Amino acid sequence: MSRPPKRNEPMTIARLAQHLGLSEGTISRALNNYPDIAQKTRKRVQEGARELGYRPSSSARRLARGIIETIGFVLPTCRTQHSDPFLAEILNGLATELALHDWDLLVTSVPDGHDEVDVIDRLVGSGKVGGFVVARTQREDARVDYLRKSGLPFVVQGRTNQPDDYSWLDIDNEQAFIEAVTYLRGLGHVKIACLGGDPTMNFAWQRRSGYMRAMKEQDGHIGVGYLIDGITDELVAFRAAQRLLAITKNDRPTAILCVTDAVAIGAMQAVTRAGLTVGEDISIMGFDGLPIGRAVQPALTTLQQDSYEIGREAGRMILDLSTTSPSAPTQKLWQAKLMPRASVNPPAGSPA
Amino acid sequence: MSRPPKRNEPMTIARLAQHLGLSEGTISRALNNYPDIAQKTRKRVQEGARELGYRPSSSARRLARGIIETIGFVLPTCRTQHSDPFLAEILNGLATELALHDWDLLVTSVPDGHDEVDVIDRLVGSGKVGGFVVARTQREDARVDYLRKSGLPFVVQGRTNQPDDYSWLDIDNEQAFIEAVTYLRGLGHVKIACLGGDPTMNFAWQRRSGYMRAMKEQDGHIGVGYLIDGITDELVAFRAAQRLLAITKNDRPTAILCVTDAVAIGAMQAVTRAGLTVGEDISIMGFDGLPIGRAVQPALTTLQQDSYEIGREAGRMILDLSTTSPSAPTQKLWQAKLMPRASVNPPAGSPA
DNA sequence: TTGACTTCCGAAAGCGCTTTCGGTAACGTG
DNA sequence: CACGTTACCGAAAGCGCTTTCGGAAGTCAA
Repeated sequence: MSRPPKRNEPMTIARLAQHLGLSEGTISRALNNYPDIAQKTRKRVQEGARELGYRPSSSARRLARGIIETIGFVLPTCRTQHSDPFLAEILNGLATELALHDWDLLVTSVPDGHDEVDVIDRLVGSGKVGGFVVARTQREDARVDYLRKSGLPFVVQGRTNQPDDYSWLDIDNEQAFIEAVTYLRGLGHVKIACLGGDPTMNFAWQRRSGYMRAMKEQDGHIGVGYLIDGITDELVAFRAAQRLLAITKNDRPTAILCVTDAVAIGAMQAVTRAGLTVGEDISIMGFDGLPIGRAVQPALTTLQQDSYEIGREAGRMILDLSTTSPSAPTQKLWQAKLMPRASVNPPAGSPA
Repeated sequence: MSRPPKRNEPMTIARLAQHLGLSEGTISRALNNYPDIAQKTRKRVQEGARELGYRPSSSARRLARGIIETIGFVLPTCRTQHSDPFLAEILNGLATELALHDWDLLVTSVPDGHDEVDVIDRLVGSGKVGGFVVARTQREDARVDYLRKSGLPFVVQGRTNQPDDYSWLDIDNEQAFIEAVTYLRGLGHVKIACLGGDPTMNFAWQRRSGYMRAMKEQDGHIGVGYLIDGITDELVAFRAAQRLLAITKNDRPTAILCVTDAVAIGAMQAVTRAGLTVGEDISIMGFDGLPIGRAVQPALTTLQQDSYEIGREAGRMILDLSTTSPSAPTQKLWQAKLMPRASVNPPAGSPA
């Protein structure tokens, strides 16, 4: 007595069962590849499902199975600054990897006046997410502390200052800046300045310490005022670079290492504005590999990281963590790639 | 006989009920502000819930109530180009607005080889989302077509070429470019070129048509090769601008209108590279209001839009749509704000 | 004190799916 | 032909919550 499907009634497993003259249990097992279903029946069910457009309700499924298959991602509270393009790419990669495995990505932000950890806690508490990915990690990060205690699987893009007992994926920022200094030193630069970011953000701290370590080890000269922290956007960078340029000619740095490409571009403008030429009078390096770096004049030498791939990998890691039984944390350190371009050259007055 | 709460057992309504010596129904009604619960009881329940850390399972809740309270957002398939900062900001605003109302935002991307509409369809079919927000709208957009048929509430950031029967929120791109031309004409520019974007994207098409309309109405001169479409990033912009500069001196445009700030910056570099001065020899305008526009030299005149607010408003709209019974579509057109800066001046040789 | 209301809470039936358990029919073997 | 076996499917009990319904107290007036 299978009546034709009514369009307006929602398509449930019960209706499909009735339509096929089978029990709900059989339908469910057939669709979920249980071994105790005859091939013929399985086929019939699959076709019936496709025909009637049956799709199991994810709420019901989650409730019955007690699984979540949703990963949470909290957009950093950076209402002050425009969100960095880096984040968008990570999100893209993460979403892609999860989508490929039919997992969901729940994105939330932290409204002004709300607490980041509270937001996470609510998501976890109500069972909306079964795992977490954290980005823009600070040296001391309350989110990571919370997640460590929670027992929930989570992956951190970046690291805190005590990164031993959880899974993370980070760019080797320190090594990258060491490499940058090495590169500049190799070209003959001695007086190398650094426009650093917000040192509470670990990536900025790491780059900064790479700079300092390499400068010490390689006999670079860190003059007074060479190291400026807290540079977070182009405009601030512009002004900071002007301060560097105001240093008397003899002490003025011949190269500036910038915590991000955005900062580097701000610095380049300041140099140009001062009537100097980037890549001749002063060399400038950035970090990120933004496309705009190839369009500016001169093209920006930078340390490139593939944020999309970082997102993908973070996705793989959290999927692993969520599907396998708890194991030792996996930690991955990726190397940034030095992209020599025209904004860096040997210092003026050195032998070609 | 209320035993102390075991930490490892999950906190369900049943346990809370038992702990308080009440029935599950009472707990539920108390927590959901039903009127038929004594104040005293309600208080007791609320406190008990807080104490034991009870948080209703969202799956169970959804299943029982048949509601979703989750909005879907599909990241555009733009693996080719780096995702624009605009999108990230919209997402941020959207997430914030939804979070404030305890709604969730499910973000997904479209992996290579998958179909955008399929991705949406699966989300809808499995009941994972109860509404949709669409961004980066094309003139003919399969997603919008699908959603129109689906009956699901949805909000489009942007418009298609046939935008009558659904809710959207858009910047008045045409008007903005008309204003831009008017501004340039007012300064004395006649030969105005335009670096347009991908015309299948409606925002680019709209800006382009604003340019053409205003140029016609205000007796601007669109020389041969003045209008170049398909400029999507800085590098392509750089090359396109070089072609404009290659035009013989007499026919060369004195101003270039760019579809985005990124494009404008690419164009600026080309001008500088050619030994000309932006804002003197050639004026350049962008669109977006990116922070970098204020750091470049000279500062970029642009049409500013507040993407974060756009995201917020889209959030409000989809919430409205989802909570009220179906009504006439609401459509909002916001104006971009002209930000005069140093990259635009009267053409060289004109009276100051 | 009784009846008619209120007020407040418990019982129970779902929501749509999964999964265990058991039973029937078909199969093979001696 | 009787006896295990195996293959396959149905019945039913949940998962954790919501919501309707009805009933037991409590309230008030007569």
